[in-house]
Amino acid sequence: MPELPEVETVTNSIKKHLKGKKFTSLVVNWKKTLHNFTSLDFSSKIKNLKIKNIYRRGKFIVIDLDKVILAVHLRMTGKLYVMPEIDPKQKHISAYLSFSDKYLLFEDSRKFGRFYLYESIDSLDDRLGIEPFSKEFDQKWLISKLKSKSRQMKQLLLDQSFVVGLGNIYTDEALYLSKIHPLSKSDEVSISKIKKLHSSIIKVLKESIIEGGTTIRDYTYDYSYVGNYALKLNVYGKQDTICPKCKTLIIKIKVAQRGTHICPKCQPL
DNA sequence: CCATGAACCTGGTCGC
DNA sequence: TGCGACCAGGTTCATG
Repeated sequence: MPELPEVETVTNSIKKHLKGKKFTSLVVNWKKTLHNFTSLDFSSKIKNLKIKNIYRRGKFIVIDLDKVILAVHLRMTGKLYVMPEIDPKQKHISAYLSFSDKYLLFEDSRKFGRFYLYESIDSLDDRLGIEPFSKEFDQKWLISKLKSKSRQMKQLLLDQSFVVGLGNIYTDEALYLSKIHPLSKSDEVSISKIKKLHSSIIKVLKESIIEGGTTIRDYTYDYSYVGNYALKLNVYGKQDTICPKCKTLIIKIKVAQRGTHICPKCQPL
């Protein structure tokens, strides 16, 4: 489900409930949800620790407990939200944590989502790339990185060890705005298009955050709110409709095993 | 170093 | 209505 704007929205929506609270119990319905720790570890390392902060790093939601961090990755269909009660009839609740008199639920129909326990954020930083809203992510950085390798543009933008936060939707949108074909080799893209790509990445992510993300099917935050950026998409899911710039039909192709949407005229190879 | 395909799962949609 | 094929906001691992 989620790319950077959706994860950012979910993070903010649970933050107000959780900051300063303590988790008192953990119930796990789908065992694999806990990727690198057990319920016993919860009792000894997480339980009753005060939640210091909650923030996003890449597509991870990070719950900072000072001594350790609990990181949540929603993968495709994960939803994380606070509810005053547990409904035992509700399906797909992979796990939930209790705090105060409320619950932090993790609902995940496809069961790909995971919880991670680490001693510090370094474990994530080690394998994640640059944050697109950081000052280090500037035109110069992007130009030199793209020129230093020869990768398919879409595959490279999806690579979380390169730049974090982009997924299938925002990669297609950013490449469209910068008129780059997703199969272009990174070292063959012109400087002017790379500059445009830099601003397009920031633009699509920022504008989507303002809209609360993009809901195609599963994604919600605070249990039931949907993101409205779907209304602003130019190419994602728009195959067989007309390009807003040149009136050519948008087509859907396969790149890096992902459905990929382009205007064949605006984004020539 | 780079690309591809499979695997992990469930549910929705489309065509026959 | 039913059934099979295919698709889905992600990541990781094995294989050329």
